[in-house]
Amino acid sequence: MDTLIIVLGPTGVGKSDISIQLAKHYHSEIVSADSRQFFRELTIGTAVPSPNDLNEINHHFIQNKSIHYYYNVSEYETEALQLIQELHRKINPVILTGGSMLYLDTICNGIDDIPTVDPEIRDEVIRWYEENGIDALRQRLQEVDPEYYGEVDRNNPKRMLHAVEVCQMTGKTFTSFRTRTVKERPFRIIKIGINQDRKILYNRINERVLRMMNAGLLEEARSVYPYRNLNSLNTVGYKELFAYFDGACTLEEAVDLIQRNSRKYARKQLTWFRRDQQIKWFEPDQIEEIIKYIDQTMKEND
RNA sequence: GGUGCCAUAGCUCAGUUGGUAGAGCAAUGGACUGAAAAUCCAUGUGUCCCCGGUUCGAUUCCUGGUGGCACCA
Repeated sequence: MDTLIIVLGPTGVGKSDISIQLAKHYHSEIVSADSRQFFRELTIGTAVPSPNDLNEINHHFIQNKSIHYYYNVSEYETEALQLIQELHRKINPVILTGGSMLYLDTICNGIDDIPTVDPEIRDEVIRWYEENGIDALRQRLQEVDPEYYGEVDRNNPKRMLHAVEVCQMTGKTFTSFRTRTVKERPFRIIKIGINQDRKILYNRINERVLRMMNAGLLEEARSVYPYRNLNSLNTVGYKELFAYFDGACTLEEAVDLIQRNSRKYARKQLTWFRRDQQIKWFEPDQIEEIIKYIDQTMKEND
């Protein structure tokens, strides 16, 4: 049976290294599930694999989109799934690596088929919200989809906004698109979680940010500064430097904030992963144990 | 050496007209279906610097000490 090995974990823990070692060991290729490494304009701040690594092992979904392209999870699901199945024709196992929780989840469980919202409708709804505020948004959602209104986090404008957009566009309730079914995948999934002591992880993250600065993150951020309002640039490592360019803080404060927000992101990732009982956790230096576990699992289920 | 100011949560500080205290940040936990590195929610006991005094009661007032800062010598 075909197998997909997923290497996941918090940012900065060393997922890339491990996936490269696994790729070498299994003569495999790596598919990225990192929602920021898709963008070709972003290199330093997203910690894409080094040219050397990219040369040694075939990587997919690394810097294959432009920041100007409005990419989304659903599109990723379609593209990545297709690619994984293509790769499975010649390679087994295939390796998927990344820390973007929703993107990983989409590969494993799928996402409902909800129509993509037209940009005009999105803009219109957002503008309406900015003028009328969150109470009006709540009220509108309650009228248009009372069922979802009952479930949604009513302090979270983004969630409510999206539901309203979909209702507005389709004339149907947002709820009607939510099937709550898990999609079947034609391959077995083995989830390898990488984690380490929180303090060590935080140190690694802090140091990595400093290394990024030395590698020229400031210049990279400046080069995309004109497009700062794109979704793709609402990203740790860039938004903080944009604030510095605006004169809202010192460079030192911005770097400090990048470190802090990266740590927060790591914590959030761990919160998401914690509830997934299928993940088998390892320390970053346990490559032999990981391979043993994978071999065992693959044998057991064949 | 003298004078003044300060000492409260990991950090920056507020406050208690005397009844043992609370914000921001940090930290931690959680939610998560086309913006997801996004967005949103929850969690605050700490010798209120130390010794003594006044008081029914002191983190708060008073004496002394220690440490820090500023100014004067």
